[in-house]
This record gives sequence, structure tokens and C-alpha cells, in this order.
Amino acid sequence: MPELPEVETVAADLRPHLVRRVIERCEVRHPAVVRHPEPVLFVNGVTGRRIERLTRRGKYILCHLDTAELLVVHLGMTGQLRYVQPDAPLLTHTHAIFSLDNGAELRYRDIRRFGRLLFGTEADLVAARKLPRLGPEPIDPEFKARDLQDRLRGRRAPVKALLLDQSIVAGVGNIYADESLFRARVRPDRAAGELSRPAVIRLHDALRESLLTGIRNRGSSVDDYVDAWGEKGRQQEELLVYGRAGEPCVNCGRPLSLVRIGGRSTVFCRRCQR
DNA sequence: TTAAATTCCTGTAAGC
DNA sequence: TGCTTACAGGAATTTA
Repeated sequence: MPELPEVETVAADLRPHLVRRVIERCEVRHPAVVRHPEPVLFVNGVTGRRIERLTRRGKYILCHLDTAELLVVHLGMTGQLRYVQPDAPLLTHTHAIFSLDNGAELRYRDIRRFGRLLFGTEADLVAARKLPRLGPEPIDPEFKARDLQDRLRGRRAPVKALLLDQSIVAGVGNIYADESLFRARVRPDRAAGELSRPAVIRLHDALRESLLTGIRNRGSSVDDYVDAWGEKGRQQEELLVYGRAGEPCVNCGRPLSLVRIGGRSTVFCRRCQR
């Protein structure tokens, strides 16, 4: 599923093709994917606008329009944003099509429809509670172990649950949470506020390493994830624990355990992670 | 404020 | 083969 590395890959792929393009037409085929404002206003809002910049924040893709408004895309679980020529076959579950002034199309496809499309100024979207307050970007060089420690201090929830909380750190989902905890040798069910200083430092470093490796490998295609060209990433072949319950730990050989934490399946090694 | 549970949604796989 | 059921999970929402 799309987490920070996957969203970063899509955003980086799209950026050179979308910046300075004008959205000449927008067709919403499944109105439910437009979460703000009403679909008619959404279409009117984006039509005729020029995309000036394209950025990523957490798992959100932000198209900065010439009106100072944003076209926001969140891919949810199975969302795909593809840059195609208009004669490309229309895939099932294609919910929105943006026609560009160079003849190409940006198509939004989402099987489970957990994703969303938004339009408005950042202030609008925050006020309407459509854009949540996000924690720092974990791959930002300014994000230090100390910042992570400050955010975990006093918290009794399992550290895994807090890694998934987008207001603690932005962009981490189930795959990279498990991978980071394994690399850091931290048990996912440990109370976050009780981690030792060295453990928090290891977790900080492991988070960055896991996410940056994921970006280098163009994301994990464990489910439906593909990049802007419809191609799978390679990171799923490098995963150390995610999706490997019962298989031997790459470090000690003991079978990996599967538990539920924060309502999410969690894979870890009982021997290596303490 | 925090933490846990519930809800949305469809494809896939397991079980009978 | 065909049916039912469980499961996957990001994040908004609800409940405690």
C-alpha cells in the first residue's frame, strides 16, 4: 500500500510532467472519491487551472495551482495516479480523469476507494478537517532522534501504534513501521514512552534507513501499488519482516511472530526485538 | 488528552 | 465448481 516511499515515487515521477500543465478538463466518474468540496465545485475548481508546483507531505500529493489553491490526492490503500496518453485502455475502478493541455491524461484509479481527492486552499482544507495536522517528515535531515523522543515521551501506547499515527511522524504505514522496528531491534508492543534513549536513536535511524531504502527501490508493491507508469516497485523483495510471518528471521532464523497491535497485523522477531 | 474500537470498500484466498 | 467467510488496512469517526 502507498506509504511515504511509494507516494514520494509517484510524486517525483509526475512532477516533471505535470508542472506548468493546465488541467483543461476533469471528469469525475465516481463522485464518492471527491471528499471536498462537492464534486461539481471540485470539477469547476480545478478546470482551467495551471499546476505550478507538485509536492508531497506525508502520504499526500499536493498539486499547487495558479490560484493558490491545492488539488490534493491521497492514495489510501489501493489508489493509483497514472500519467497516460488518452488512447490508453481505461482500467476498471478509474474514478477521475484530468485532461491536460499537452494531450496527456492524469488518471486516478482506486479499487477499494479508501483514497480521496480534495480541492481548496490549505487553510480551507485544514479548517474543514480534510487535511490533518501532520507530524514532521521523517526523512527530513532536520528531523532528529531528539524530536522523535519528544513526541514519544509520556505515551503509554505501543510504539508501533504511534509510528502509524500521522500526527507523530508523517508518512509511516504498516510496512515501514514493522521494518523500522525490526532494524532498530525494538519490540513493537513496547510502551513508546518507556523506550531507552539508545532505543529511540536506533528507531530514528532505522526509520530513515527503511524509508530511504524504500524510495531508492521505488516503493513496495505488496498489494496494488504501482508508480505513475503502472510499474511495480522492487522494495517488496527486500522486506525483512512485513508479510513474512512464520518465515525465518533473517538475523537469527527463528520463525517470525504475528500479532495485532493498534488493530494492525504486526510481524516481528521475539528474539531479536526486545 | 489519550487509547481503543468501529467504519468504509473490494479483491483474494481459504474452507466447505 | 460455487458459495460463504475472513482478511488486508489509512484515517475519519466514535466511544470510553
